[in-house]
Amino acid sequence: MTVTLADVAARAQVSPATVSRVLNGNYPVAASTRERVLRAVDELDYVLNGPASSLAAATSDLVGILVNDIADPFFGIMAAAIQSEIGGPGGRAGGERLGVVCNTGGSPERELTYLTLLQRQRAAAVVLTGGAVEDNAHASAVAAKLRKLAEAGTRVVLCGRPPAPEAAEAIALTFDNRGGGRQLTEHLIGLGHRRLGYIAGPEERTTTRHRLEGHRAALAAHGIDDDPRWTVHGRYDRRSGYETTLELLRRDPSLTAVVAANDTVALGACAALRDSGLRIPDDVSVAGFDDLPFSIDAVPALTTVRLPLSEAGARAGRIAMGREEPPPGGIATVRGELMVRGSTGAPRV
Amino acid sequence: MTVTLADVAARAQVSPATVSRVLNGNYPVAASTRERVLRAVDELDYVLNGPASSLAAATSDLVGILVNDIADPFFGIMAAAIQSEIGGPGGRAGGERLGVVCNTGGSPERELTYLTLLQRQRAAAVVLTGGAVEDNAHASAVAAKLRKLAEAGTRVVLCGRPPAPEAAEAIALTFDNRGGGRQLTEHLIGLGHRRLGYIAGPEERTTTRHRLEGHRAALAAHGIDDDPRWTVHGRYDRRSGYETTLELLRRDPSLTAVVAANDTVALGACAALRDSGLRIPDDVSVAGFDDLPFSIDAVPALTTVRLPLSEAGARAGRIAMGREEPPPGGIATVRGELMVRGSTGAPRV
DNA sequence: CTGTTAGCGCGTTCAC
DNA sequence: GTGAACGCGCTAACAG
Repeated sequence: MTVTLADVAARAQVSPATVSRVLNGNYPVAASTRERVLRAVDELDYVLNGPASSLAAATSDLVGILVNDIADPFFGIMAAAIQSEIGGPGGRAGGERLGVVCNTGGSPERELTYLTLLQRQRAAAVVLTGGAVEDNAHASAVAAKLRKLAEAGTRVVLCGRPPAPEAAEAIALTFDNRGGGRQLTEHLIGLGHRRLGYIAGPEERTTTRHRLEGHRAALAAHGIDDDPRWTVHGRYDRRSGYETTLELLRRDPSLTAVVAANDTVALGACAALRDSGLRIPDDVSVAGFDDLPFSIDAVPALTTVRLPLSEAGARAGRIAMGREEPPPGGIATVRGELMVRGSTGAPRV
Repeated sequence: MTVTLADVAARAQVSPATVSRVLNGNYPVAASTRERVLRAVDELDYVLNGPASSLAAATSDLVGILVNDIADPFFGIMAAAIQSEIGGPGGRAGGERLGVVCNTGGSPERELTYLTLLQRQRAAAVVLTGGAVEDNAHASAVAAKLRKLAEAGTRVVLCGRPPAPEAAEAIALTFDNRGGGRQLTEHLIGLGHRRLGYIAGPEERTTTRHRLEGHRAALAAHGIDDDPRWTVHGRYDRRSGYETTLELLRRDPSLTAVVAANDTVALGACAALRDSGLRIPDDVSVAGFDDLPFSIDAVPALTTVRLPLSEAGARAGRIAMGREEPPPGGIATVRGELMVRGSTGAPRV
């Protein structure tokens, strides 16, 4: 049979309450007693019963991390950073918290399902990463969920996601996608480009919209034409980048630059251009977003906007653990940094 | 205050037990009653208390997925596939299980910690992915943990990991790293290569050892020299691939091929070769392993061994859920497939 | 098909 | 500094 706290108590010749106290370390216990208890724990190979403990304490050691696509390093890097701040001491019972990542696959339903599941588990905290779907019904549903979670004592942190106006309890670390997008396009404009293709991400997503808005703001600021044919939407993957680039070239072969929604898409774009016999950046410049590790290895290396994914994730993790003060007002904007590399150059004349 | 099952029962004018039954769906309940209960659940916005439920039932809906590096698509892809099979119906209470991925970062201690945490939570199942560390002490510790978990009713599945002899309860879906490594090197030998550099993964890891053994078996089978200078160990990342390739070139500039431990490392190798003024494959051929999505986009496209990560992950997920029969003997070997692409060719003469 | 009765294993008041 | 007693919210036998 499975060993319980009572067994440990019997072996250590103390009461169950005492065992509980040394395990949780939240109460003064005589050193000798503590040692005796720990020895018993060790000898019996006792493992605390999480559910029982959570039930009695009305809170658990679980911390949920929601990501849109776990196979995408963008999320993997953030998730790793968040989890690394959660694993450490700080929780109840031995000081170990269980940071777990949940893959929504970008689906609003799964996002809600996971939130409900975490709510059911009485999670200590929840971190939502990446862009949100811009559907009003869904946004309200999520906001309502977040409010309930917060009410129940679950800390809610958004990382790389815009603040949720309807759920003000949620701390938000937002990426400045708009500013980054603008910087990037201004860089290209500065090089002399006037005919810029733009591969946007999936519609109805905040990240997509903000990056695109930044791009357009740059164009507008310089009085540059924004031909609707030059913008096309796709998924955040390489194949989509490949296909949409071919589409852009079909629509207007005279484009001199292609700006992609993210680095992965940009790589697909590069492949499509090469396969079309175009040189980068001599014939067409290409730019990405995020500065994922592989971007510097592309040939030529990718001009992009670096987002401090690890730093932001770590900070979100610490806030979720209550180890760092939330930013004033509950909202902080994290800026990107333009990384100019070989994939962009002056347009051909 | 938080709504409890009793509140729902009162509102629906039934007993708590009945509510529990409709929620778990494991017991016959009259349609009209069920509907009344569900309505009450909805009206009260009731969410089951997971810990309480797990305590009473002595099992939880949690399924843990352990990965070595969540930022590496190799693991991301497997984790996504596993999780997708877990999310669906099949669990208790509404049929939803909570599939969660835990990032060990390749650290044996964290691996054990996570296993303990999952044990504490009375997880329904645990899936361990990727290679294991080959340290005897650690291996025994993990095996002991797995045995305990299995005893407590947790299903244990290894995915892309060799069987654990000391924990025979664990179902294993193993990748044929040895066979894949051998095929790959034989392909190069067939092209005429006789001086082959090999960038192995971190020492003391099963994956590293098996792939290297396959490589050496191919060399031996063809009576080819295996100069110790031609093998070097590194991490499973791109930077390591870059640096170790430079090291290989330093040791012997006459190498005509470089075989990398995985695709990521191979990309680093390609960059190092290019930066050294060598053409691929004209001067040096390069091969990887895994066939991650980006490999086909490298220039030239990478010759590699495709591992069916998604399929294997999905299968592991189904087995963990008890929805698919484990393989006979509890062990199945998953083979890789050689993908010949542009990065390998005949050696220069 | 449904209600009643006991715990599940632990945290937390209280006393001592 | 330590023990005793109670209850967290739910499920699992039993009855009926």
